[in-house]
Amino acid sequence: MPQHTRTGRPRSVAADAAILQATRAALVELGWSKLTMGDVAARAGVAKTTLYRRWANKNEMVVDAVAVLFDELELPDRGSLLADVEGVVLQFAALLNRPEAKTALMAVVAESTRDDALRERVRSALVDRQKRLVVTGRERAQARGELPYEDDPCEASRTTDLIFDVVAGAVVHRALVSAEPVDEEWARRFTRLLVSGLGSLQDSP
Amino acid sequence: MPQHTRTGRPRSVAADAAILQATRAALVELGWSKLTMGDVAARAGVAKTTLYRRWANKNEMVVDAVAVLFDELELPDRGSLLADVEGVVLQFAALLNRPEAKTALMAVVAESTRDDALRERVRSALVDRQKRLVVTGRERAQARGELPYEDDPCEASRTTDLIFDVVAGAVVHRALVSAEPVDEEWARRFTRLLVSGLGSLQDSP
Amino acid sequence: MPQHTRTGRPRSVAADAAILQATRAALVELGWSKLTMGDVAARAGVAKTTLYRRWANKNEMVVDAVAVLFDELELPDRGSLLADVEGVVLQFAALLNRPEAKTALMAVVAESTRDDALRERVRSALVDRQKRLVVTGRERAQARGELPYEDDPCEASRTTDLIFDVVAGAVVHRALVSAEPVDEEWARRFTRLLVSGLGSLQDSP
Amino acid sequence: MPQHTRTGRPRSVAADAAILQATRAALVELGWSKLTMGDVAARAGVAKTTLYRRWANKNEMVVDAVAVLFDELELPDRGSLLADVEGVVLQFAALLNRPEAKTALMAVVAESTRDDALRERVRSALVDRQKRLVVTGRERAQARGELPYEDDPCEASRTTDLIFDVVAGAVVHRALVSAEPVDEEWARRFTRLLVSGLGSLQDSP
DNA sequence: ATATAACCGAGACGGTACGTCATGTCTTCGC
DNA sequence: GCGAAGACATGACGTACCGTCTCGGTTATAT
Repeated sequence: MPQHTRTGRPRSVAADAAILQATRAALVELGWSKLTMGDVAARAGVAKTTLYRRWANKNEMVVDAVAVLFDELELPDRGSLLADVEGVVLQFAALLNRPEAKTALMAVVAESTRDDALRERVRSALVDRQKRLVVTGRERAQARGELPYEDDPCEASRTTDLIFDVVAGAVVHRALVSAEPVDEEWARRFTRLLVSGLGSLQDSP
Repeated sequence: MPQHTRTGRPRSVAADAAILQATRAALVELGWSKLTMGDVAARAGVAKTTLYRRWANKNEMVVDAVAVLFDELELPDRGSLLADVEGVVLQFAALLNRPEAKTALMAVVAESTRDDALRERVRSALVDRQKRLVVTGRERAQARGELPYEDDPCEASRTTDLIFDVVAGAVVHRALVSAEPVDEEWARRFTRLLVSGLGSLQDSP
Repeated sequence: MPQHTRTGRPRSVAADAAILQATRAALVELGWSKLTMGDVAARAGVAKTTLYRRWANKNEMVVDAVAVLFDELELPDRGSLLADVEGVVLQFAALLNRPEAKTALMAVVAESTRDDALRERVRSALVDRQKRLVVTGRERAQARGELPYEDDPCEASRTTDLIFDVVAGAVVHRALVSAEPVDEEWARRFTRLLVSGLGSLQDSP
Repeated sequence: MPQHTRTGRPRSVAADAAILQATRAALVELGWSKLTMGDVAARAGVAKTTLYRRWANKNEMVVDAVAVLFDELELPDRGSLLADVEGVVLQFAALLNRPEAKTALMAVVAESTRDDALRERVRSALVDRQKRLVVTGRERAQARGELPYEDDPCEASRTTDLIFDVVAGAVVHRALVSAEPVDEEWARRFTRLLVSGLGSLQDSP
């Protein structure tokens, strides 16, 4: 790495962490629209300038602050496609129950409908991170023989995308739009619907 | 009786219409976060106070302005469950393609995670309006023999809710989060997945 | 005279009284600049329209409400010019001590520097009412032989005006600008200065 | 020392000057009651917040803007008490003829009857500044032998106050309440009255 | 008796200004 | 030479009054 240890910047790393930490705390307390840069700076014990030196605006900062939450999502092998899907649904639901995620996720999506740079950031920070889980789960199910291998890579990608939108969409919609709990019963019900749908899909052309 | 023979000058119905109209126009041009009350008032040829006399804040106003868009959603009988679902998916996708809906829907949901009054308004103005379609479609499929009748009303309601979250969630997620087009091919693919899932669901206990 | 007994419902005299009464009460509590038409209307148990049917604007209404206070000013004969002046000074001071007068008088004068209609109203409602006292006092002093008769009516008027401005000006300035009490001692001191000035005036050419 | 070595960007002195200048200009054109903070800010090429950072409200700002006008008042030695008084009367009258002073003076006095902080500001910015002239003039007359020395300092102060209220009060009342011109003739007439009053005052007990 | 006309209350209307707040940029000084 | 502190221009916020304008209804005189 060319990183040639410039004169006196031990602060930088600490500041980054403090800012993102403060951003999440502010999100929990205030929600997206009441969160202000000045308040985050004050919580982080940092000047407003320091925030703007790192992110171009509020949106980008909040996306980064929230993105790390999605790193927690994992796909432990529970032995069957059904169990794997149910597990990831409940994990995702638990994440959406945390107020910093709940508030920020929709707000950032809303903003991204108008802001191309933000949309790109959302894609790489949130979407790709989650889609990876679908890919893994599918490969595992194929290895178990629960799902057929797909020869056409384009077709495979389309199916992955579809599954991703169905799973993530249903959970988000239930949690945030319908505002009903994503509990174990709902997860079981949804998983049965999805997996049986996937199972009988291959028969039709 | 709810009426109370109001005294004083009655509110102008023309103003109501002009404001909601102006709100939608502003949404298209500016998006949610750039939309201002003053601008909407100016477009509507109305004083800002006239807005605040009717709605407590921007959010409530925008929900009402957007709600009427959902009145367009219909469920014409296309002869089969598959065709009905595909039809409603495409209709909903077309709605989400309209910039005033796209921008406003997510923003309003984001706000509603923090604001109980707003959540209630979203439920009655958006959620219930859409869920009605699911109920209709299901009854029609049952009449056709494509789906079994459900005796337990509580169970029926849960299934309705599940279908609603899966359909609406998947379409919204595809359109706004993944930011990919909801075209005929995707609709067909998704519909097949859902309908076959529903079909094979009744076999499992 | 054109008094053709107008048709239609006559204006409520009770409302007139209630409004002026309410205006004075509001002046005491709120002061001129915080007094609002809506508040006065509410206090009087009357609609705002009823106010505007009688006065063109806030200023005119307040002048009328305050004017009656000046009707209380009298000039009882105390036997000497000195005693008469001292009496009227203390009377005027007592009037300016009442919060509705104190607040309103200066405010209305301030407004009248920009508003010709208001200036005219101030002149007839306040200035002329007070100047009358000076005229009376002077005639009485002339009858007593304390002051010489003035042949030139123009000259007489100028002297009246001068005395009026000196007396009213000094009292108002002491009470409102210097914000010091106009007590008996000050009144005696001021009266001696004025009367001895008037006495020795006739000697100089 | 009261200083506390302030950190951060210092306030712009250019802005201070521009604001007070703009305030006086706005007073001339619009008068007190039509003057708005937004307009003053725009004239000064400054943001509204910059005004509110310096003054708590319109009143305080206008007092400061007007106060400097009173710095112009001087008391050149014209050789006699009579001439000195007449000079200061005409100077003061000229000041009151300027529209920014005329309008603001009474308005600010009116407000100060309700606002203690404002009253204090008026006293230090306007009253004390003018009273200084009376003190100077009196000392000069005593040196000339036109007025007796006063041993009791308390008595001296009372006489100073009295003269101040009579002079300032009469001029203000003539100019603003009676709304008549304070011309040379009036000044001569008033001065004769005052000076002869002062002269014959010492004879009475 | 009934019309006509001006009044009344209530309250919505188009405006204007308020004073506050957040944004993102820019100085200044201290470490 | 970076960074905290904080002033800056901008511009929206939501509120408060202004003075006007419907409303439905009331109370007078004039027919």
